Amino acid sequence: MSRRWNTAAPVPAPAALRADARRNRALILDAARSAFEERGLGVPLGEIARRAGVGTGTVHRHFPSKEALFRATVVDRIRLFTDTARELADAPDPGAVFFRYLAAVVRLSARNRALLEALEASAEGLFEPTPGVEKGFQEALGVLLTRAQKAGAVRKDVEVEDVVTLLFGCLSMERRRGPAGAPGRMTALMCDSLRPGRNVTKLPAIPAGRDETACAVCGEPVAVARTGRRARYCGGACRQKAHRLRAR
Amino acid sequence: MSRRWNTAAPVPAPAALRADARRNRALILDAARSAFEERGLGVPLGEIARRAGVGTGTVHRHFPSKEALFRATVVDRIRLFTDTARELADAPDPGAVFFRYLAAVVRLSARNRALLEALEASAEGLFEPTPGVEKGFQEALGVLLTRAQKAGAVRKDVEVEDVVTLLFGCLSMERRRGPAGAPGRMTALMCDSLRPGRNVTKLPAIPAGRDETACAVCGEPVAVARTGRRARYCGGACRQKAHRLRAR
DNA sequence: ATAGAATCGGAACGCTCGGCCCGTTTTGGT
DNA sequence: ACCAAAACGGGCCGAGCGTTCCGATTCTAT
Repeated sequence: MSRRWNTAAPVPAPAALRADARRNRALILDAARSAFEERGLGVPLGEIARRAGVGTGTVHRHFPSKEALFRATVVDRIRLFTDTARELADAPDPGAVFFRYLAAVVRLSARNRALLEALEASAEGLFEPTPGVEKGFQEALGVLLTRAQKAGAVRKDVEVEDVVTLLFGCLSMERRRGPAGAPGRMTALMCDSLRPGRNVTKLPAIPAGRDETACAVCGEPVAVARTGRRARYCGGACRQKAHRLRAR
Repeated sequence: MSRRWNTAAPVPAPAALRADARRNRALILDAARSAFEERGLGVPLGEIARRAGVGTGTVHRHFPSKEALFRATVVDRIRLFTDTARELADAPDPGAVFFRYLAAVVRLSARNRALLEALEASAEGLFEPTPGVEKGFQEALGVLLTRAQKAGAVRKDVEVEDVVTLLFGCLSMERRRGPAGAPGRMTALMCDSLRPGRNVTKLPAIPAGRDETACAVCGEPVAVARTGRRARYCGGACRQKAHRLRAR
């Protein structure tokens, strides 16, 4: 099945491999996937080699570095979610489709520590999955979101970026809760925050010109001076509290 | 101020230290806190020593291990939040207090990588902040939650454990978004999920006897056989999709 | 001021792990 | 069956880090 992603991956030539090389490559990829999913990037390459039944040298012949191997397993999984989203792009009942899709992605990733770590690192700019992979996912998800919004099932003031971040948050939360404690509970809660209705708050706007900011303690809006101050507080009480916090 | 937590910490005697030792201890704790908050547990002890202007040997004289030092900084921060929650326990307008408290905790922790890592590790049982510290926080938070629920500001079907997990999720999300992109936006969204109203879903129950489970793909409920099966699907389509996913 | 003890600093140690090298083994075309 | 090329595997190296150790230094009681 699809090994097509290889062509875009940094790994050189997927064609014309000797039979044993092809077999070992698959074994390595397989072992790496499960090892990374269980224990994250921290798992030693030696263990992956051992699980795959090969030597560490063989691993390095197929993948120039540990990161390349890690990236391959993660990209693979994201592509899968993207494909699923595209398949659902014209399914009936956009609202239900959207929420079920979110729940499914979380459920299928909740045990995947590698994906979580990749998303964390990607946010900090330390790790870039093959260019376009994340963008492709966002686009496919965006289609589902827009349809759900047009159908009135999702509040209009959320953007794709919010949903991606929310997915990330659900992943973190479900993982924290572990397989025992009510799987899907946090995700269901999160989905409620996306529904339109009378109990919704005005969300803090995404960047834009800033003439006001939020009080660093209580969160109330405060007009910000042009003087490049760092933190603003809404009054004496909050400022005192901030000092107390800073005093450690 | 309060160095009281030391008495319970694994670090031996806080009393009768020589003047230079007392000074260095404070310098180390201070450097460790900022270093851990910026870069997490991954920061080398050598850098902490350098920032504090002492040698690595001195660090180890005051704290038996890197983990002990890490724990000290984290526990300190959690205690602070606990204290704040206790102070708010009889403030007027329980609903507003509750939501503002959540937002404040997230805002003050969003840059704190150490806290996030400690919470992750604690969930996996790899790290136990001084016994009672987490429990104390949960109790104090529970008071605020119960009051807000009684005031009708928070839906009745969430429990303290949910709120703690939600806090953790908000921390992850706000951190992912970085200081640039709309701070507090994800937290505001999550708070909406806690509000009562007509657009709330029935949440998956916390553990309990399990005679049914959720379809591993679409999430619909399925009666589970007594045969200790691993995963259950709601029908042929979902089972096929699961196989496709498993086939990598 | 002085002596003795407490503390300091950083060199040294041991361990883990990613990456590389090269003698050995396997493969597949002839 | 044979052989050249491809692939294998694990020993080896170096880097990074936590921890330990001990001679040098600083403090404080007298």
